[in-house]
Amino acid sequence: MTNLAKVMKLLSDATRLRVLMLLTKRELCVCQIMGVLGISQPLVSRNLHLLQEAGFLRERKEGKLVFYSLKKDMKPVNRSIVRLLKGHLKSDSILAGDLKSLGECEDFQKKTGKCDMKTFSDFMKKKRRKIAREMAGE
Amino acid sequence: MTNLAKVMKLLSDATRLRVLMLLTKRELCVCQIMGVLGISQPLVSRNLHLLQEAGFLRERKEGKLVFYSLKKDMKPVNRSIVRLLKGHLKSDSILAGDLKSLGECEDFQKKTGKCDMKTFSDFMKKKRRKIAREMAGE
DNA sequence: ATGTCATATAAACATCTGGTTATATGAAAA
DNA sequence: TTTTCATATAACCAGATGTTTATATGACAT
Repeated sequence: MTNLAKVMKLLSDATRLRVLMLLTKRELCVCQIMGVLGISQPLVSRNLHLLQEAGFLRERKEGKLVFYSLKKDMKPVNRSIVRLLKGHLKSDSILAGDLKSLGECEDFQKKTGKCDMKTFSDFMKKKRRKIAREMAGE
Repeated sequence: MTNLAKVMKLLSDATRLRVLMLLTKRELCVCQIMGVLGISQPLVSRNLHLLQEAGFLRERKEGKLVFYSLKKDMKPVNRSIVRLLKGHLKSDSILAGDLKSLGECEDFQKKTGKCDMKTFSDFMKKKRRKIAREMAGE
């Protein structure tokens, strides 16, 4: 398979794309991504691993938590694709919604200061529903 | 699935990508693509159909032949992705090789003036081998 | 009309891949 | 040390996807 096709394939999965686009905004740990996107932990972990392996992400461990962020020195191809995707992000309702959810996540963290999985995912579940309603209404 | 992921998915298949990149250079009919890439006719047809359906290509019939080319008024997303891929084309050995083969295809057509399938695919088979050897040697 | 050639479509098959469930690792807290 | 919490890895399964083979369409030539 061609190099380009491999990169495209990696970013052609909706979940992976959502994860990457979130990390476009700021550094996040696994549980934050789970909460914001409302998907299972193994799924998040695996996709993060794939994205990192392909040179899109870097990893930073802090106690139990593992934070992921965009790699600073990406390969040219990767860099330009990320830029492109980021550019068309607003026109994608799902991805745009995810970013709104990410905003709510920040609120939560200011209050609790930590990454309490149970409370956090319940909190986010409500938030996501609210955002979905809002966006359907518009 | 997100809009963006759908586009990425479409272009994440190696065959489809190769077809699209060829059409980046000039208008081609189905049998020319078959010859240059060395793949079966139904496979070419189906991928052309998918690319067209997604708004990347336009179709022009001329007798028995059907010519495909890049659509002039593509959606912004499509346009920018094609531009990006085209930009990173040289760094992909397979895609670069395809373009060389495309050059040989032009030679052939000048001589015959038509699209004789049997002779053409034999002709191209040899050419592709030659190009493969050249590129391996470099 | 019949046959040939270029293309399209359908059916069938094998492979790949995303998601879940279950389990392992490894760090902090008790 | 034992327990708890965050993350990683493995095994598994269901559904999607690419390719081939076979057949249909439709235009031109004979």
